[in-house]
Amino acid sequence: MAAQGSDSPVRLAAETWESLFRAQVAVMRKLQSGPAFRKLAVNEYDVLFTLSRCPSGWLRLNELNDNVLLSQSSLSRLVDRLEKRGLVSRMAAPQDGRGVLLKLTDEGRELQKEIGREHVRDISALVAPALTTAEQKELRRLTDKLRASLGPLPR
Amino acid sequence: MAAQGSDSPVRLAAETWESLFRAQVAVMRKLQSGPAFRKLAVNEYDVLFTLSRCPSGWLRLNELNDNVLLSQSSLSRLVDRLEKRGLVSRMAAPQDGRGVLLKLTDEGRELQKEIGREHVRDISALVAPALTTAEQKELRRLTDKLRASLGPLPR
DNA sequence: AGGCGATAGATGCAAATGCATCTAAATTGG
DNA sequence: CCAATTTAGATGCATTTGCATCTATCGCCT
Repeated sequence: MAAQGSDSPVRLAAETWESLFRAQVAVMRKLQSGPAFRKLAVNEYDVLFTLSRCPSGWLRLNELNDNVLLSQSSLSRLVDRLEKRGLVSRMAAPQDGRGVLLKLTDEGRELQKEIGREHVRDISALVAPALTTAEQKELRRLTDKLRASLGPLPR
Repeated sequence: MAAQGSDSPVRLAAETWESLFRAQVAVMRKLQSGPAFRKLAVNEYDVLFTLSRCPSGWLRLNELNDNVLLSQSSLSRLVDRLEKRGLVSRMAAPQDGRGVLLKLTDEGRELQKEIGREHVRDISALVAPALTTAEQKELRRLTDKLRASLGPLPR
């Protein structure tokens, strides 16, 4: 059996992932500590954001779960909290008696926009000085491609 | 004030970050669900991994904290758990009476290697089919560059 | 030297998370 | 058409996490 040299495909993939992961940790650390997330945790904001991007306005809980790094039960309770704060509302899914649809309330939409504006500024302040426009586009292309190739996520 | 068009630098940076973040979530979801992390949570493994990469074998707790997306107190307790399981050992820092140095125990090193082997295979199975070798190198370059430009992380 | 703000890490406590499990509804197979 | 399996989401409970705070030590400045 051949030893894994320092240029093996396996090692390259591992180093690529590690670099991606560390960059994500570092950027997230900066973002979390900013003033944008005083009112809402990042995961909570992320749910509002995803709902705001949803064309129909309504989103199934299980679809939401693909975007967020949370277990099903944790997402369920996170949504409980958002609902109690009046930021989202639940509705039984029309075609599937098991399902639950979510949408932003007006207040939730307001808060998402408010935090979102600041969040986007924070991101830009971190990313724009780091990478040229062309590099950002290439990074986006590569991470899109990576994600697209993964197929359905495990539940 | 000009409206933010769909090609504004601010928007590009935000979309780049979102793509990076979603890719990280998706890959992490797959990795977490695999059998490699039955014995140890990802954050716990990450601590063992970082220690295994440390040239001197000893690492300060606060340096470790830069690698992991955890608060200082959570890391302190995570290390408690690892220590109770016999995977790492603490030592007072020689030059700094406030500091704590960490190293892997033999058992910790074994477990890191065992999980690490499987983890690297899992990563490779996800990343290698998604991106060419050149693309992986470019992605690694870009995420390295991004991270390098961020400067010291907030505590 | 002596005081003083800053830093490293630990700890009490409330909140968030995940696992296992539960209920209900949909789907499948005979 | 009904039983068995699967799927969506909620919930009990133990674990993990973060915030605030505490102690101890360090570095600095006079």
